[in-house]
Amino acid sequence: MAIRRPLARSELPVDTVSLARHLIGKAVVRELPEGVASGRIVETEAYVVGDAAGHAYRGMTRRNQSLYLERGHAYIYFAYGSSYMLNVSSETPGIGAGVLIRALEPLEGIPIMRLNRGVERLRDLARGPGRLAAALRIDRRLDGLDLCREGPLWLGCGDDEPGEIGRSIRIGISQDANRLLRFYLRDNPFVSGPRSLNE
DNA sequence: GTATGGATCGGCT
DNA sequence: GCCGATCCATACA
Repeated sequence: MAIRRPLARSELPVDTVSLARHLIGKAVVRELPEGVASGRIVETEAYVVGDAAGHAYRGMTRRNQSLYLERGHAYIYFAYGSSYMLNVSSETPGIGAGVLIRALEPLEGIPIMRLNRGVERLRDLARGPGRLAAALRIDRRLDGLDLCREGPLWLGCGDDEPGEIGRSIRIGISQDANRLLRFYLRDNPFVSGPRSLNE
């Protein structure tokens, strides 16, 4: 899988839902002092314009301002007192929307991820948004970063034909909970969530 | 200033 | 499957 090239911004759909689907099979690449760690995106969720579950629903604040950047920038926040979440901004500049990256299939730097997570099991290294952020040592310092150019964190080309993509409701939200805005790779063991959502 | 409730995880049953 | 930990951004007084 040729990941050693950043995704060009022009390749990214402007529309949030299209972007969430498009990112399945692409790669997240993290450059660390001790080496490169990367993974293939197997699960995403769209947080669209006017979405009551979206962090931009009530307008721009200091926390969520990265959601308003041109598509392809990182929005990173801290949730539940324990986990960082990685999002990719979508839509045109000034519009607050994005795509949550929910799970990765580890590709490169698996020993680095094991150290960052303190867990051996390959399947558990980046299955879940908090876990993948920990595996790649992602925190608020990377918030606002352009993911379409090489640097500490970027989006790489992955598969054009990743496999069959499923669609379901999103996980762990209460507002606007019934919309089918979650995308995942069918039959991939690195996808998070209950079996009932992954058929 | 205080209250509140998460886009979760890991451990236990 | 259930529950507690943990902390910060936000909302409101």
